[in-house]
Amino acid sequence: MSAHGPSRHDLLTIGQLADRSGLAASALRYYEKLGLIHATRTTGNQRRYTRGTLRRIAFVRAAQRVGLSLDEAKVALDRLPEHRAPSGAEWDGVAQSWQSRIDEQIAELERLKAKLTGCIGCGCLSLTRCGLYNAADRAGATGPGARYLLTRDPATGPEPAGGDFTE
Amino acid sequence: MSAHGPSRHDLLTIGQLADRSGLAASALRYYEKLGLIHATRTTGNQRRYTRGTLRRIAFVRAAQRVGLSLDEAKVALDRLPEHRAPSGAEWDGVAQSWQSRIDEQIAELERLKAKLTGCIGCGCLSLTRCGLYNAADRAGATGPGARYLLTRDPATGPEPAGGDFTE
DNA sequence: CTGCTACTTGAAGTCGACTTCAAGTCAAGC
DNA sequence: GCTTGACTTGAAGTCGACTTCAAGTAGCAG
Repeated sequence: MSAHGPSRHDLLTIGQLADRSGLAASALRYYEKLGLIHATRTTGNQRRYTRGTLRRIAFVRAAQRVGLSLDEAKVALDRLPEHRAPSGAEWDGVAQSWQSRIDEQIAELERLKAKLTGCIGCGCLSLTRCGLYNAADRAGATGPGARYLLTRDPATGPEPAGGDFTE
Repeated sequence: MSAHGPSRHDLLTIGQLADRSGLAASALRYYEKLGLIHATRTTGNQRRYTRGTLRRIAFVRAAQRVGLSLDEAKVALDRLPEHRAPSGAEWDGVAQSWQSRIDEQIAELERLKAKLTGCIGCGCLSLTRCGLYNAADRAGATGPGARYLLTRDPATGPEPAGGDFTE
């Protein structure tokens, strides 16, 4: 065989991909079911992955870190070229939206940190003034089923504040 | 009645607490089942919460933000006085451990951000050098059931790196 | 060809954090 | 005293992200 396509050396079994990605094989199958990654099959029906799949997985894991669900990750992933590495411009869009997400999360953590430090500073003795004391107020109740921890959408609504130490 | 204890004005119904905390009443009952908050009962068996409960809830929500589970939050909460606001020293311990968690999370996000910016900078054209391209490698497989997204324990193991853009 | 491990499938189970439901009880305004 | 809306319970359901299981097949070393 003298083809230039992915030779058997470039193709990874699910076990190899699992080892290299740090995900369980079952997780990889699950990702495939969701359409996050794709595999070719051997004549015997076993999955074979190209190396590029590692890139896709890295992308997905990074997306999770910035608070995206796998479905959301898929949307972002689908806008990138399937078989080629993304171009600078293509990256730019995705990366920029992540930047803001990351910045937002960092900012939120900084706020929390500041509140906490302030709380230590004041010794939490002046209860009526301490942030934590009357903290939980004024929540925007994102409705039933809402879980705000890390899934806040920057473009949706005026900030839940359920645990934000405002007021 | 001339007692100085919490008068009926200081006691909140579950609905009021839900409104003020931004949590659903069902969530508050769930928290109570977990021992995160407590309620007294009216003669008719309805829950009444003291204002301090808002503080406990704020604490729990903050704990969730820094990546703690409700069970972990309970552990931290149980080390604080139940009916009084915590003293400076008491806060100090909790707050400090949170500080490091927060700092850690911020650091991780900064790392991700840096990788992302680097990726934009290089235009992702030199595939063999791009962080994302061969990113997913070298994962420490935290074992079955492991989900590392935000639940990493600083004191446990040498960093998963499943989605970390190292190597 | 044998033997072994890695692979295949779909269905079901798990975990955390809640929500929903049904059927009934309480509190309060008129 | 009646009505209305907020409250009570336990059990079951949901959601995302996987894992586990059982029974069978592939790939490869020797």
